[in-house]
Amino acid sequence: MSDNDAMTAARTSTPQPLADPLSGAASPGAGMGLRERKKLKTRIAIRDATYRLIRERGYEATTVEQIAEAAEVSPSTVFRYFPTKEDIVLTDEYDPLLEEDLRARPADEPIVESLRHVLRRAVGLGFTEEPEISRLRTKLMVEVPAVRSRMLESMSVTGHMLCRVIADRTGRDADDLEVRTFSMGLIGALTETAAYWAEHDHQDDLGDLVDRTLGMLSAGFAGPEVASPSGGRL
Amino acid sequence: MSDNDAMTAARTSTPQPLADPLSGAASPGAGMGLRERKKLKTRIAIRDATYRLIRERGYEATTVEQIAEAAEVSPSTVFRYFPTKEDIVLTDEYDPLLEEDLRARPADEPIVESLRHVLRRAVGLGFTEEPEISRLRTKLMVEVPAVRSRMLESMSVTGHMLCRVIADRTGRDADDLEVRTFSMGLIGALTETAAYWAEHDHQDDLGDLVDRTLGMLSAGFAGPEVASPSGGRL
DNA sequence: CACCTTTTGAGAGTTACTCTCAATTCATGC
DNA sequence: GCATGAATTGAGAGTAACTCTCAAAAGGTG
Repeated sequence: MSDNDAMTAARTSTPQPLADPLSGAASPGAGMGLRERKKLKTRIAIRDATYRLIRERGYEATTVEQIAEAAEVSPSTVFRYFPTKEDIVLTDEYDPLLEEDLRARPADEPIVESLRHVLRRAVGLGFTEEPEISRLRTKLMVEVPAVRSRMLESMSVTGHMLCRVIADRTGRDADDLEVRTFSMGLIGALTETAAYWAEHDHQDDLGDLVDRTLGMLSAGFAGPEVASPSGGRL
Repeated sequence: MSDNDAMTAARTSTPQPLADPLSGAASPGAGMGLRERKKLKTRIAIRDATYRLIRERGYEATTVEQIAEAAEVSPSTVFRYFPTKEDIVLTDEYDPLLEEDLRARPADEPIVESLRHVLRRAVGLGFTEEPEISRLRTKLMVEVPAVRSRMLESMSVTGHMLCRVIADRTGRDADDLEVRTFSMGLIGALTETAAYWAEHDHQDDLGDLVDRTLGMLSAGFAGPEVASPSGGRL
């Protein structure tokens, strides 16, 4: 979860070959047939049009019809590519990358530590490639109820990914209560980190915030007290 | 969060005096004027009608119009009482009770420990008072995307409550990054516990599951390993 | 270039939700 | 009791996000 990453791609009708998760990137899907390339272009066109319109007139004021018109497709097509309006904003294809990075870390490293490294990179990546998008997304996630709601779906998808990784590492079942709650606890904390970042107008460095969050978690939920003014433990 | 408790009551137009959070309970709002009493009765009628219809024909197949008819009010009135259809299902008034219980615990007790005690009681309470409701709710939360989505709103409200309690205990600010992520981490894990419970057909004892979750959390996120087949740490 | 499959657009329909306004219902002072 | 004012309700019209169906268009293949 670079920030609100993760996605509901799972619910998207066509689970795109994802190839290149970043819209603005160079060659949109080189190699595959014309059909595939066109689909990718349409997808990107819809996403870009959406972000542009939302920036111009706000989320609620932007209708799917307008998005369709701006992207030069029919409204039906928009819904074929994204099951809901919120998904146009929230969907991305970072999860597989994240999973890959995570699995590349040494298996005996504590998962929180692995996450720290992986997210550090993801955050940096998101910034160089799509500097505006992360900000707009987190902002919408904080300000627009409908988007925030849909976030849980994203969290859930990323959470399941985490469960699988942890399960493979530890030999436990991915459906273990402990594995699941641990994962969702992490995702919840990280999502809140993104929300905090947005609420404070993106003034802090997201990487630092993530570090602090993970540091707090490994210092321990109710374990040794975290430095606090009153010395009280959490 | 007895299970998916917590609520979006905050977004409800009229923040009811909540008096008696349980619909089936004895005297619906004794003491207050006729107006207030009628409002409470309407609220309960809508909620009960909704649960009945959903049980009979499922969530999606139940329209707000049908709910209105069954509750003998107009559709407009339904929306006046509950901002969204999902809220009819998710809204409850447990949060204030939870907060009260939480504040009644000794301030030097680790918060996870306090939660264990408080939730133990809440779970028991939810069972004796509304045995069916908790099950239906968690089931819907797992099965109906729209309801699950709305959950994040609930989680957020409960999370803020937790933040305030922790802030008061520790002298920190309720908006501290650490306080917030810690809280949402907890809520995320607990919500997942409820989901787990529902997905396994409510066969386990929810209180036990909550105990396991909290035990895992205080044993430590990446701290000493949790007993696991391979001995790997989380 | 013909054949088959996939993708698209057009259009009609459903439903959750919003807004406005007039009618009703409760609360209050006399 | 009853008149006056405030809160609550219902009716109705309107919007916008979806869903479904079907025919047209475009891509892939022999």
